[in-house]
Amino acid sequence: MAVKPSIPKGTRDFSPNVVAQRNHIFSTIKASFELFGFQPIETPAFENSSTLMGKYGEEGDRLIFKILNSGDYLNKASDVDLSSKNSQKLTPQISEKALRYDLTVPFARYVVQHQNDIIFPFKRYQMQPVWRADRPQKGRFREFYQCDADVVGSTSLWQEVSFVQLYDDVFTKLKFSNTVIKLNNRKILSGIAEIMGAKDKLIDFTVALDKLDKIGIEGITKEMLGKGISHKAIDKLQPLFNLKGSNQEKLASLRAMLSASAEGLKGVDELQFVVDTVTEVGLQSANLEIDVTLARGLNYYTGAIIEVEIPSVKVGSVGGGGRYDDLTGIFGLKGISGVGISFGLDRIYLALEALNLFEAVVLPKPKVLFINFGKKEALYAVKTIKVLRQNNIQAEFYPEAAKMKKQFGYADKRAIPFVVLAGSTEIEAQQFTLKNMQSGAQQNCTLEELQEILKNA
RNA sequence: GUGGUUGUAGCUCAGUUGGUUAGAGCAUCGGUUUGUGGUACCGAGGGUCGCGGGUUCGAAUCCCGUCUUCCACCCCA
Repeated sequence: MAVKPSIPKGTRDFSPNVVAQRNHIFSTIKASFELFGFQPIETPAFENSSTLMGKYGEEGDRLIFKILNSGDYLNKASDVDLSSKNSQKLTPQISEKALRYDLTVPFARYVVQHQNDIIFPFKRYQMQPVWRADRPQKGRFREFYQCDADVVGSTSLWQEVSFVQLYDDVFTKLKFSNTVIKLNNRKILSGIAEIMGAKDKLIDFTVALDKLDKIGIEGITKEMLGKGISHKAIDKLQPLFNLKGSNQEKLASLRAMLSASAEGLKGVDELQFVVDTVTEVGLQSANLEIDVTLARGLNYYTGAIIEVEIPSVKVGSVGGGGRYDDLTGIFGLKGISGVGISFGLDRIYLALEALNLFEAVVLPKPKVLFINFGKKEALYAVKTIKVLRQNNIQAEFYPEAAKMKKQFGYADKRAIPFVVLAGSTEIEAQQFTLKNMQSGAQQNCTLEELQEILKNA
């Protein structure tokens, strides 16, 4: 036997039943996106490296899949960098393109490039694969799908409200019952850093804070100390660790804690508006929860930060997003505010699977199989199948005049509910023998009766 | 990038302190049944034991490397 074929690590093949299940998620998300007024766009699988590099931090750059230049790519490389094995300097010389790492940065690029054609506020959705050169683990792949919806050109907080509703709508339709939508605001985090007197350490501080659930107060303290944040500053965080109770109670505590920070208070105001409004309007099934430890990795968020979790399934967040005041600024278009959310399709899949919520998904398959009796009888069958298909009845003809056992076995394995036998006897009478594979019952019928039965089955 | 884990037939897995020709179930194909599936019985095909090297009279088994799987960390969806 030849060498066994394989696929790269972190990638997957999707077989028919899995594709049907994934399509169920896609179409649910898509329907909600369109219900909320978003329009689809698509962008290339790969972009110029310059578009992507430096947008996701140092860690992000490492995880971007680079595409080797075509042709004699070493020709242009510098001899010095080549012989000294300087990968960092060599990479831009031999690679000018890279695979899409997320959908947000390409979208920012799109907005800048098409700014004259876009009607603002622009609401777009996008469902495409992205690639990361990460080490795979639970719920984490090197090729995975993101489903993003963003609005650019509107600073209104009503957008944030609408995104919370959108999350609620999708997860409700997918039949999740206990989705938690977590909400925070970057301005609150900035305010806290300001109160701590560690404003320059905002990133380190938020990254550490994000791990509260995982490593606890002690772990966080240790990590912050390691990053050069003083004991005194960390002590000022105590009220944060004790933040408990309802959303309103949390907001009150935050307001008290941040009374000396104008930015922090603005964040509290924004959060208050979103929470109050969502509460007033009401959600279908999700729960809204303020979580000040919510930081998320991308540091371009400037306002609201959103993340969604399915508490009963440990796959990490199934979606996230937030407000970024100046995303297109990096591509030269200033003053365009954006806010958006993302659905992690692959993790939603894992969650649905773990909770057994896929029962309603059916694989497309034929309703009836026509037995092949040979060349003479085949035409009669194929002509009938044509009529059935014209009447939107999925029908299939067994391609070989194989033994009955084999043909029936095929229908059985594919769970095709009906089999039609049309041999010389039936042809002579211009009839068909229809067998119900589940009950085993058989009957003779005309073409009209056949259509009628199959249509109603 | 760091640490651990995994790999034997298409699939799920056995395989004793290292010892004849590496097994089972499921699946596939054929037969019992030339116009009737699921069940049953009989039979057949299918393996470079992930790959490369080493130790040994002898390696699926022990050692090293490498790839892969899964998991944790970093980070993230």
